[in-house]
Formats: sequence, C-alpha cells, structure tokens
Amino acid sequence: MGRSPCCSKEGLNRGAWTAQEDKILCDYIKAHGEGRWRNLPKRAGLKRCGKSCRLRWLNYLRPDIKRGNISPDEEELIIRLHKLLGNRWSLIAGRLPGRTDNEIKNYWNTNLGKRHQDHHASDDRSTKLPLDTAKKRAEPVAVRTKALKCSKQVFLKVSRAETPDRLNSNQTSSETRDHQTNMPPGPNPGDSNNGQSSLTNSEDNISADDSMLDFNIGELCLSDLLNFADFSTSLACSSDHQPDVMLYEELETNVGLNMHPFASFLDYYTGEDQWLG
DNA sequence: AATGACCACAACCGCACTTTA
DNA sequence: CTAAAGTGCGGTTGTGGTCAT
Repeated sequence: MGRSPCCSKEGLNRGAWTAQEDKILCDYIKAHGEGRWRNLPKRAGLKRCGKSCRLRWLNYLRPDIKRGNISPDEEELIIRLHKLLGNRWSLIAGRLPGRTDNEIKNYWNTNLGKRHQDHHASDDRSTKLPLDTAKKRAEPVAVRTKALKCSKQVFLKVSRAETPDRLNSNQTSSETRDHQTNMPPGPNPGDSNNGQSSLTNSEDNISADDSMLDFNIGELCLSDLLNFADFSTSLACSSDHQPDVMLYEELETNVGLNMHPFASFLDYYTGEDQWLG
C-alpha cells in the first residue's frame, strides 16, 4: 500500500528561500493561519513542498523566533537538558523560548557536542579507559531514537500480578479512559497534602508496581514524582548527572511516563529561575 | 589572488506517530 | 477498524562564508 509522497517534487523550487517567497508565505499564514501544509503552497501560490513551507515558517519566519547568539545561560540549559533528554531537540527547544529545535540541534552538533566529546575523551584518557568504553560513556544514556509522543491518554500500567477487582470494575487493561473523570483523588500540584498520591496509593494498599496507574498527564503531580523516585536524593547527587538519567529511566519504566507529561518535572528540574526569555 | 579546509546553519529527507474520514 | 492524510521529529546534506596556506 504505502503512502503517497508529501508532494510531487516536479516543478518545485528547492534550496534557499527568496525574500519574495518568504513574504508570500508570511502573508498567507497571517491571513489563514498555520496548518494544512500540504495544500498551503498551492493556495498561497508557492512552488514549494508543504513540508518545506512548514520548516521555513517554524525555523525562520515565525515572529517569535529569537535571533542571535546562544547566551551562556541558554547554553548551560541546553547542556543540562541534553544530559537529561538526549537528542530530543524539540523538547529541549521547548524549554528555550524563541529557539527552534533545528537551531539547537545545529548548535549542539557544531559546538557543544564536539566540546563534550573532547571533554569526555580527555576524562577517559585520564582514567585510561579503552577507546570504545570512552565512546560509550560520551553517549547520553537517555537518548531515544525517536521522541515518544503522548496524546491525552491515560497510561494504564498493570503489572504481571494484575488487580482483577479494579480492572473488572470498569475496563480491561488495554482500554484507555478519560483521565479527567478518573483522576484519583490525589493532591493537586502545589497541594500541601503530598502524602497520598496516585502512584503510591496507600488506601488501596497496593504498591506502585502492582497498581493500575492513571493520571492526568497535564496535571501530573510533582509530589507523586517526588514520592515515587527519591527525587531529593537525585538532586543531592546532581554534581554527578547519572542520577538524573536514572531518575528519568525509573519514571519512564515504572510509571509509564514519557517526556511530554514529564514537563512538570522539567519545570521543577530546570528551576523557574532558570527560565529564559 | 587562488584554493582548499573548515565551519555554521538552512534545508531536505525518511520515518514514526496522530488524526481524520 | 483501517487506510490515508497530516504533522512532527531527528539525522543528514548542501551551500555560502571565513580563514589558513
């Protein structure tokens, strides 16, 4: 079956965009908004692939794009986030207002990545590690080949010892449900009552590992994360970044979290005072 | 001045995931 | 439920600028 290409490449312009093309694209998006990229070129009168239009807009023409050099603060945050997230550029970019994933990726590849490799190489030389070991160490542990996306779904995690009572009451393990209506009565973010959480539900007397976990990814309680994975310990060890990664791995593995619902954690992790822009 | 190496970054490409009909 | 369309992501390539020789 396969899928049709995003556009027929015949008769389309490629390469650098001209000022006129930029203007046409900007005018069209101002008038009609973003989206429908495939049809956009035809409607706007551009001889470009829809993908190309999207990329041009997102990485260059958007009014909120921040131009100019990456500041030291931004650089530090990029390094920190890269340690935690690996090559998930869009997520990293999401923490740097006005910066695009492409820009950060390029910056990393041309500056930071090289610098870090050198740094690790020198570290490893000093400890006389074999070259292949040194290479492995230089690679971020948390890298995933593709960013996991998370729609507004509930994560159901049922361990090998499923809890039939709870499962049978409403649904099977493979079902999803409206998390808004099934949110356990856990604390709200910022709620001082952090003792009870959906992750360590003492009321049901079941461990996090054996419980069915459902929570609103948009309203994920930091307290739950803190309770679940000894967050304070991790922070205490922050001079060595390995615990950061381990914490993430633990959350992802045991809680079923991936990076989008992890935003709250990142907010906390990067610190409000480090927000830029 | 010519040219080759290197660098920065815009743009492209293929794939995966989500949404829609 | 499924196929196709739409979209987003990360890796890679192409190209123009700069610098050293």
